[in-house]
Amino acid sequence: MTDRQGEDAFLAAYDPRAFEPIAVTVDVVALTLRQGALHVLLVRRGGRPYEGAWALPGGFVQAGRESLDEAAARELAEETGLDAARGLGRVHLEQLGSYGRPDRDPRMHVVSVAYLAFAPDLPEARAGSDAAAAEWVPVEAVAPQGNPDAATARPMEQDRPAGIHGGGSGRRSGEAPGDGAGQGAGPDAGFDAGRGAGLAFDHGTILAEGLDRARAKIEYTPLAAAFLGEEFTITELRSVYEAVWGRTLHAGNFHRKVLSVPGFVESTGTTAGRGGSKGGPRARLYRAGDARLLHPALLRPDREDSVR
Amino acid sequence: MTDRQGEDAFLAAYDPRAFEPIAVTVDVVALTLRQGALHVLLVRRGGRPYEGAWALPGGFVQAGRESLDEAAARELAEETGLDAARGLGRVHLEQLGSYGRPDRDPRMHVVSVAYLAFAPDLPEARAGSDAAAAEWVPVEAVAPQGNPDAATARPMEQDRPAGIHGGGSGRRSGEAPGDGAGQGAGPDAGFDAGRGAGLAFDHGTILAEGLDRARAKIEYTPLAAAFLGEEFTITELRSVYEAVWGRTLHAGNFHRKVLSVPGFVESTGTTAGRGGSKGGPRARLYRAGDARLLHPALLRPDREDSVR
DNA sequence: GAAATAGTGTCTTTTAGACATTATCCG
DNA sequence: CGGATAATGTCTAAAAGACACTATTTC
Repeated sequence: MTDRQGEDAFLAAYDPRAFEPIAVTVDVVALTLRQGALHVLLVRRGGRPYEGAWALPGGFVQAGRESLDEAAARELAEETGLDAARGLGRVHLEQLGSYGRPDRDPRMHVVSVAYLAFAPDLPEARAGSDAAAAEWVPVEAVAPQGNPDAATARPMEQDRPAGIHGGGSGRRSGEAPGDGAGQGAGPDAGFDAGRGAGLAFDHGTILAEGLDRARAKIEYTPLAAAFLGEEFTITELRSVYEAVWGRTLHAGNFHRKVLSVPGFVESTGTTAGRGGSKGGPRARLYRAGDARLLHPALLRPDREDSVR
Repeated sequence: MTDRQGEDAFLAAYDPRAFEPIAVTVDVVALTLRQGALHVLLVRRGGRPYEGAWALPGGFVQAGRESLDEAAARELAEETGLDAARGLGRVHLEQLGSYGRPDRDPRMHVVSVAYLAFAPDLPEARAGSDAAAAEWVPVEAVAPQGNPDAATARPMEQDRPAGIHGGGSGRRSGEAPGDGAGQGAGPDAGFDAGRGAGLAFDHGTILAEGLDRARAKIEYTPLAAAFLGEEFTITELRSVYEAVWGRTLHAGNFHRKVLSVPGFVESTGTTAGRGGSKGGPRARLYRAGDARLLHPALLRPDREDSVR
């Protein structure tokens, strides 16, 4: 590309500390299902700032030593107590977005790269190094269902430069308007006073966007199965959708739909050990198929025309 | 949250340079339509590293002074020669994803936050401060159509920690397998030798993901109109889809479909000054409607079952 | 007038969803 | 046995897609 001699000399003379620094962190929105309800992993901060406040698990990226994905996996492992051998192998981890308002951390300019994780039911969390506690918290207790703003478009992270349109992230479909308490804070507010209030930094906003992404993602990917064990029944799979979407689904239609989408699930040929606690036949067991995208997708019900 | 006294003292004593630094940049995948073909804005690097190579426009985030969105808008404005007054107001800008492999920049650990922009046909680009040239380049010349890997799932940015699944980004639907030349480099390759080969850093990968996102996004949002002027005909809108998707669409069905989606376009009541260059009636003019999501979406044709 | 294009009509196939029905299992 | 649940069947409505057709304009 260019002369190697000059390039090497240039690199040797390069001073990485010559500019004003920005710190880079990763934060993880880790979701799981416990007793049929969606839970998110939160930590109680052991250090400043926001000491004692609840926050998403996360931490600084180790410069020169790890990628963003690696940092996110490391932070998640630290708080869940899992390693590659025990269960972490079934966790789905993907990047959610980055947040970089200069004032989002009082210490200095910190850019946070947020990740979204889907985990099967895990043992109790354990606090990592710099957290006072780690806990799976029911999502309903932190982020009441529904967020009219984030539903249609990802709010820009600050006042927009005049005239530039805000852009949505990867959302596909509308979210029914909810009864959430957070209408007051629009995209330009410094901190979302409604959803996720009480979380440190802008983690309330990050959590809300993670939930939106999760709800959208299970529509067109088979990732709902990431919340379950290796083998599962169609009814268990439906319970994932009902927990994440906060809606009950028609059992019969859901069943037929899931089986009709190629590659979504494949039969194990076996059935559950026993029927439901209140009776009923033994359900057949399935495992995740090889599809990475669902065709056709499972559309969320109740999409309203008002969501445009 | 905690005592203000101690908090202030803590902040005063905080040393932002106490850790090894990571630099943060923004890079923009700016797309436009010129003569019916999709073009991407590229710059020829004026400085090291990769001096003389083509790259995405971008630059360092100004620590403490701007957010990520602001930095992206600033970089885009510098290379397009537009400001808020002249045309930049019609540009759509959204965050694409972040890239942070420790070795992606030879100088030091640099995390890049990528943005995606949709612009109407703009005047010739002009080189910004540290670029030798800026140019709108036909996408077909840089990233041959189709990328079997990125189509189904966003490749993780490096070797995955054992057992952790790679996650897709916001894609909704499959991309037909193309005849692109880049099959050799899988998700774990250090540099995608096929698509975007020749671009500096990992910009080839970023461009490929931007294109995938753009192709998916116009399915379920009205953003295709961001490539056109204030008023446009249905045929012009169709030409956007055909250019971005690289497929011809059925004119009649497309027409009826667009008009049937609530909020996609609204009539201006006027018609184009004259018919097509080779005849035909004058087309009616429309402008973008108030929908932010399309219901139902415009599905891409030719999705194949093999894409799972 | 010939050719091309804008816009509409019609028919078929696929899919979603409401609802009903059968079979199986628990207490 | 009675109630609950798994799984399947049936019907309707909506939407996608193929194709035909009319009207309007340019050369």
